[in-house]
Amino acid sequence: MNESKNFLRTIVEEDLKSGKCKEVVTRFPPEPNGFPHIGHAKSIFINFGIARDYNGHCNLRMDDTNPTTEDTKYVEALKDAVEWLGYEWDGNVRFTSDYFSKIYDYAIELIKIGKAYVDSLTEEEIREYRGTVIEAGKRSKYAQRSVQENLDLFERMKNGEFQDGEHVLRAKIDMSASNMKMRDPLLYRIRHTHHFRAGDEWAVYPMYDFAHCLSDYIEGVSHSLCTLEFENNRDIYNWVLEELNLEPPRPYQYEFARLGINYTVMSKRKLLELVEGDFVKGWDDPRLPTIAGYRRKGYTPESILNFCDLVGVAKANSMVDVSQLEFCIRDDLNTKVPRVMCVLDPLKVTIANYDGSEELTASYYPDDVPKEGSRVLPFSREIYIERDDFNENPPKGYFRLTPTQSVRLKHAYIISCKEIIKDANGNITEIIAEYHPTSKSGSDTSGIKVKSAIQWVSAKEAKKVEVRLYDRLFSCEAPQGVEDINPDSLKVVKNALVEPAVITDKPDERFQFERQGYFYADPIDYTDEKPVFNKIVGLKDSWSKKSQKTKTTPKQQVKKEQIDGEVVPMTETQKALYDNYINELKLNSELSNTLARDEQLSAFYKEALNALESPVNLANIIANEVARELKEHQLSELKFTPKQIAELVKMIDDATISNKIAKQIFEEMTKSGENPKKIVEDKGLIQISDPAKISPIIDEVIAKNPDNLVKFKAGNTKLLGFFVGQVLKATGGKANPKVVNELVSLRLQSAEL
RNA sequence: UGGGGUAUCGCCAAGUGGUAAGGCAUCAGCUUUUGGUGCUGACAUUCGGGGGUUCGAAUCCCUCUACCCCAUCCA
Repeated sequence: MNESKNFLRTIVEEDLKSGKCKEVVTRFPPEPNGFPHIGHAKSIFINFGIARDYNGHCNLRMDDTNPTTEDTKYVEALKDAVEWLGYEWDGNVRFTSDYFSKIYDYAIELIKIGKAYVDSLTEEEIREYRGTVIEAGKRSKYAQRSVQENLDLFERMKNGEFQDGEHVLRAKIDMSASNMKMRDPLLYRIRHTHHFRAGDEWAVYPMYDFAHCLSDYIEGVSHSLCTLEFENNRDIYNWVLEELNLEPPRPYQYEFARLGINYTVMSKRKLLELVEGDFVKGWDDPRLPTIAGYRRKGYTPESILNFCDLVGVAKANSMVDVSQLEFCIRDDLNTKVPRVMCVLDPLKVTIANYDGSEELTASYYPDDVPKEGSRVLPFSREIYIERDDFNENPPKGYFRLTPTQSVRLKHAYIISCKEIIKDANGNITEIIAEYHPTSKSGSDTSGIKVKSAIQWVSAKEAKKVEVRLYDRLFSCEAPQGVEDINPDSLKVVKNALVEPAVITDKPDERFQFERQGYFYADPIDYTDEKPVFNKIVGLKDSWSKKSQKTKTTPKQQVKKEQIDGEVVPMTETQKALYDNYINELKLNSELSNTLARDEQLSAFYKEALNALESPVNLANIIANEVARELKEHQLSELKFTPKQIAELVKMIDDATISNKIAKQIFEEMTKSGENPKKIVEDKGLIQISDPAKISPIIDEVIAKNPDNLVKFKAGNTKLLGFFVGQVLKATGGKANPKVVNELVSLRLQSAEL
């Protein structure tokens, strides 16, 4: 688990602490209309993870309100995904369709209180009437129907008396709302379609915005966590719950950013296009970011969960680098999986001075993996090595076999090249080598030093297998569609050779093929006659990176240019006010601008000025602090008066308190509306400026932080702020910061290490 | 264009007035019978830009900019 917690967990903790909720209940609510992908995994991780960590529970709910797109096969896939990731949902799988009659009753409730109506506009008219983002919409004439008429019509809609599209049920909210979602959203539509669970019982189906909040409420969900694109829907969510006046507790919605990963696509539509266009071989194609795909490729649930944890949860749209995912799977498999040898592109090597055969014992794990286990490894005169591991004209830094460089056969002997055999075209077909009898692995007395140990298989005992090498599906970071597909995303090696233990022992279905990567026995196509392995992920390969390195173009220092937009001009009155501030009151232009442009602020300022002749300090606190309060609250809601602010500023002017304390007092005033003087008295906040009182505290702070004193002495002058902060903290903020600054500075200069 | 969001290293991401966490990636060095692993070190004088407030600002105020979401009888 990550140490720092994300904003959702912070909210949950606060709600638990404040008693806003007694128990944490979350839910994972997919629509069963597609196969789950790693984005779902993130949501599963968040919802189930939070529930588990805060001793609550998490429901699995199928949001099946649209009968035209949903199917039970997706329900199964979704359940599988949650289980595979290792989570258990509370009770049975829930279905929104189970709540259809309750939701229907709530709709009737809404009609009865005059907050919903049956609209009979056509689809086109509804769209037209909704207006645009800059123009208000207008309400349908049907909104005036009586409660009785609405009730009657809605019941007949339910009974199937009307055709699809003839009527809809809408919430009566506000056709000119700036949030488009609030312009009388649709609650119910008519659908004469067979529902995969509810059958033909219903002719009307609730829309997401009506069904979701109520389903959450019915299940007792406390925190309804969803992705960012539902931010605008939160208003309806709250509206429905509030209008219905439901018995508490009620759920609250919070949004987080979707997961994006580069070199792949995540949208249902694009995934479907890949599958239906035969660009991949089904939903579980190992190149897809679907749960089924990762699973078939050989990813472990642990690695995916760990990935979800590492990328974190926030509200910024982001695109995570695939290398982060790849790191997670390597990291997981490294300590779990046995190492074996496989040769993908075999090159025959005949060891001229070796006769007969022998059986070597080879550990399955390297020394740094704390696991036991070994297998028998046959060795003989004829072996195969990787074609890449021999080079007649090696580049600089090449560690493997060359005409003049020996190499170790992993777990066996050191060999040297004696002769290269080529065909008519000049291609190398065989190497004649010599082995060094005293160099046997584990009992090497030869004294020969080699730079590398390579994998190999004995020709007679090796088994032929198919290996599928997967690369990223797309060749660009942010693929738009099939035109960006990487043509080499799948390479099938039909005649790879593995050592016999891979087939006969099967200590695990995942292996590391030494020096190549992690591989997984394909769960579908693997048979004893024709073994098939999928490449899960390659090992980190710093050699190929180094040898292929092209000259990196030096990064251009891009200077950020300042782009100024057009500023809205001031009105006559504002301009007059501004001039007055600048010329008469001697405020700076920034302050004048802020105050002059805001009517409430300038009025507030004027009144405060009547109480105290301190234009600059008043302006500062009003334009900065009061402005903040005014952003969040109405003027009438403020608990403090201009006169009180004047009083506060007066204390700053005569140095009774520091600016720092003033902010603290202001904070208090916004909450209690108490008089500033009284707050100062009650809390004893009078400023300490006497060096005799401050000095001992400074000494103490310095004594407590010897490390930082050393750093400061070494030239880290930023630490001055640290020491000042500590001293201020020790005095409860009461020390005069200017005095503290001077004193600390002096003291630090003269301090002995 | 109205509304709602977001902006901290190449990629994620902590941090909400007092020393710019961490991970991935990258680059060095050591270890290594995997060019793997492990270990060590380097990597943001600065937080989208510009101003202001403050002894002190990533954090408070003003302003500008860029990107995302909303006008499905989808979810």
